[in-house]
Amino acid sequence: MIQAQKGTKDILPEEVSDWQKMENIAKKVFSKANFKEIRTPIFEATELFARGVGDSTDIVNKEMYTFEKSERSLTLRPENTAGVVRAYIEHGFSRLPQPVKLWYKGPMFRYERPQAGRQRQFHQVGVEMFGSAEPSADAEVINLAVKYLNELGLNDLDIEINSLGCPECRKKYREAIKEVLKPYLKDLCEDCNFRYEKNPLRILDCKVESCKKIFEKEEIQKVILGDFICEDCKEHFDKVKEYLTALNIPYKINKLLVRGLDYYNRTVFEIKSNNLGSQNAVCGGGRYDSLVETLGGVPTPAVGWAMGMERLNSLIEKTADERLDVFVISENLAETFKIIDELRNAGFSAEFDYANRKFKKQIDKAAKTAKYALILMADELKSNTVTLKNLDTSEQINVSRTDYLDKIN
RNA sequence: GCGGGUGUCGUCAAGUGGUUAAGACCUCGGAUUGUGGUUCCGAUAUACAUGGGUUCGAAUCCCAUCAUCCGCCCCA
Repeated sequence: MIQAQKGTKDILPEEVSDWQKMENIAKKVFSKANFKEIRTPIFEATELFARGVGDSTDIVNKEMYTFEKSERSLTLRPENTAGVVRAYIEHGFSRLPQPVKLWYKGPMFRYERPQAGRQRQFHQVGVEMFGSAEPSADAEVINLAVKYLNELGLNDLDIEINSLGCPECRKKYREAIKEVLKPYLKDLCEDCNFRYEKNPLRILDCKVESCKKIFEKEEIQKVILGDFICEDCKEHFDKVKEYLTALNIPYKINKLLVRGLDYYNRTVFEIKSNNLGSQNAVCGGGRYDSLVETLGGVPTPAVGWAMGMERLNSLIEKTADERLDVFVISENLAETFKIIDELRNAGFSAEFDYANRKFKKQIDKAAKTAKYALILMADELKSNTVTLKNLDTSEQINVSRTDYLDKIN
């Protein structure tokens, strides 16, 4: 028996309405802010991700689905920012009035060990805003994320923000961390030692108790809490915070929030839920002012975020299955087809018993699946009427074939 | 890549060395043939993940493999 591949899932009929809800609300919320949907290909040149996402990241190093076809190296997209940036450049969006505001949804692929809230094929919905370096763009984008979540009925969320500063600030910060941690390296865990070389900013949110203890030391705390970002970056960050406050968006500053993709600078943020298990981030994003240039476009500041739709899905309230409007009960399939057609053309959902079983079976089925039973047996046919039964109230009326449609609601 | 849990019918689930391997839901049929979702009766199935072992005997013990779940790493 061939099964769905590890880390992939079928979205079953009874789940589809939840996914449509996520998609419809996305469209509604984002278009109100004049964000336009963009759909980019599922696979791209491998190099796009190597350069865009960054080849020091795990995503690029060990999680990409890469394959060769006619001497090209292709990769199933592990995220969509790089693809959207590529499209922005390729179609000369820099000549459009800025900012250019885009949103997307769709499947992404990462080769990882599946666990709660993590699959190999998963779906993201995200927004990207190009061409504005203003802190108002950061705030707008965060605002949209919060709006979207609220519209989905999610209110109990932790919004964390941080500023990584510009490349210069970040370098200073990195050096300072390495400096202060150096004496403790031998006491830190293996992962921390690895991070020390690869991504020192990341080291501080280690979950190993013995490491955490070390980080509590005064001189380390001083570095963590110290302000390494330059005046410009600080001003930018202050503005973002000011706007969020004006928007009534409760946020927490998390100095340890770093994010794993190489392209971020200045504002980064995450939205978390406590109901997700260990993969608790439902949204992550930030500013990426150098990515467009890195990928060969004219220098263009940008900011955006992505949400994991599977994680969203596990948080939202499940929608109940829609009941059928009308179930037609009859012993004459030719007549049934006529009336079914009328019903459907009038906008009602309608079904009947293809096997033309006995009356009792049919009404049984109707009661289980529909709001109305429309009875069209010999008597009705003879008098050119139909019997319409409201299955909730058990009320039953006999109406003429010509105006029964008005009696359904 | 590393660590841990779990694998019995479509679903849930009993069973811990000797059973025809319970039960429930779902599905289907019936309860004197035009009125239901409650009830009653009945039917259906190649269900013990796979392959090895231990044993007179294994769903039950051991090993391996696979799958799945949870955690680490990382991320949405």
